Amino acid sequence: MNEVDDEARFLAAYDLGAYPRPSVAVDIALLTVADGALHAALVQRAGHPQRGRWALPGGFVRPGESPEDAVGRVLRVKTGLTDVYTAQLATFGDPDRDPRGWVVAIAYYALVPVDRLRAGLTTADDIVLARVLVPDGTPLAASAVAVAESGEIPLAFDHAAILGRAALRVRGRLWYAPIAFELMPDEFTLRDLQLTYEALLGRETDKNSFRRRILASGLVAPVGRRRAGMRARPAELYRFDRRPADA
Amino acid sequence: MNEVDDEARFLAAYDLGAYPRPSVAVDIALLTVADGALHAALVQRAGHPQRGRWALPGGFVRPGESPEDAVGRVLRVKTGLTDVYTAQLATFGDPDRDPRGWVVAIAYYALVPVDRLRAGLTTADDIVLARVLVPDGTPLAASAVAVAESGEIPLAFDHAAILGRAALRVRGRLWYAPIAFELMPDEFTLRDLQLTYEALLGRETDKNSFRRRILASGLVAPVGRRRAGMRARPAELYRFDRRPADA
DNA sequence: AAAATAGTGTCTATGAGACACTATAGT
DNA sequence: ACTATAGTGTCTCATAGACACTATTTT
Repeated sequence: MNEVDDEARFLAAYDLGAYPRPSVAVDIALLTVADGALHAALVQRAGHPQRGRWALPGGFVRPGESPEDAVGRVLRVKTGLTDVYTAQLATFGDPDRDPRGWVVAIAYYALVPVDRLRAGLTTADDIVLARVLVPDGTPLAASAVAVAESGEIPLAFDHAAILGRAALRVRGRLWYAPIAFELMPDEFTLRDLQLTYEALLGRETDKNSFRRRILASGLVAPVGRRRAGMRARPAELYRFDRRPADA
Repeated sequence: MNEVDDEARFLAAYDLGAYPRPSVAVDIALLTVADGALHAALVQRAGHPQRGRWALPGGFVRPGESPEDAVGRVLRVKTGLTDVYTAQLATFGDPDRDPRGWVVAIAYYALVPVDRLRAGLTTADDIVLARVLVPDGTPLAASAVAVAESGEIPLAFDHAAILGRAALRVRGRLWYAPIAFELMPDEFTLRDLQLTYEALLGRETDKNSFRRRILASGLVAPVGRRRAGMRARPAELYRFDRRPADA
């Protein structure tokens, strides 16, 4: 009997189910920049547990589905969005993190321009855009605070920690990966882009320095038009140039 | 009836088990630097599936256990090591990644000085230290290649991809987090440290530049002794200074 | 003395912050 | 003409690579 048949027979008889298994969910820090500040989409929990509290959009991963698939499904169902930039953040598996029982959450962050996000949110009213305050002087494992007009919003489960980690991750990757462009409309001015960077970084940056870096990166290409109608000199419009900067 | 009682009653009756759940495992890229090169600990699979192939040490997460707990347990059982630096890498949840069925793997990387690792491996002989080749010019999702004296070692499941990601993660964090010290003995020379950096980076660095950076970082403190017995001028010994560089 | 390794001096290139300056639109 | 915003010139400072040099030990 050869090894391949042997393995095939083994697999047919194999039963993973002998051991207890956790539920696996995805939770998504769906981020955008609005009014010059970082915001996250939050859904109000309709049922128990933690009814009435606000949570990151999420859901259980279904059989035959990859976690990335689940993220796409959750975003589509809860916000109507497709083709959103998403990246894995971290996995939270503390056995006590969810009062319903053993739930391992794979956390993702997603970035989408405000306008697209707002368009999706008009349909559902159990979902809001809340401003995210990242406590500064943040080392690691810093919890974010979500704020709406009504004041601070209490988050469910460990979602404040996830949100904080997501904000810090985005901040840390900002200069190394072209993720800020995921938050921009198709055409934007360098000033717009700088405001997005500043919102994500939580601090101001020098104008000239910023322009040099962006233009030198080659990630941006002028469209050849300018944005008029403002009350001063019109700014050149740019678009994100996805080309991998070929040699 | 108040909200708290309501929620308590709900939780008592709640059954997560209505939905199918995956098994959740941890896989550990246990890394060290030996002979001036990155190495990983690999265990030979005793049973099916993929019997005879080499895999990262790993195991299923048990009920009541956090993934970090599971990592600690696996390291203790398979290598005898405790107090090892570990950090989460990423979670791999593709439904087809394991032929046994639906297994979500939370991948970690762990760093340990060679001497400690070798001491642990002497007890078990189904575990080896294999050199890790990270294909250069690596963008992302680069698979590593494990090499032993006998030549290239075929890895089980998606472990080559995990190992590649781990190597790149360590490389990327090297200058931003004091992780290289996790690979050093208690006392070391700056030359030793530089060789470790070079092994992880996969390239040489300038001696003077390296010394300036390390000494300026304040992460290192001279012990006040030197290492003699070499065939030239003895080098000053340093130790890792974990103090958070107080103001 | 020669070899080998530890450790330093110093030049240059690069890149980012600071900030004053010029340019061009609307009113 | 005035104001507001876009865009540039240029100085300084910090950091890292290059590389030659000095220092100290073993043989």
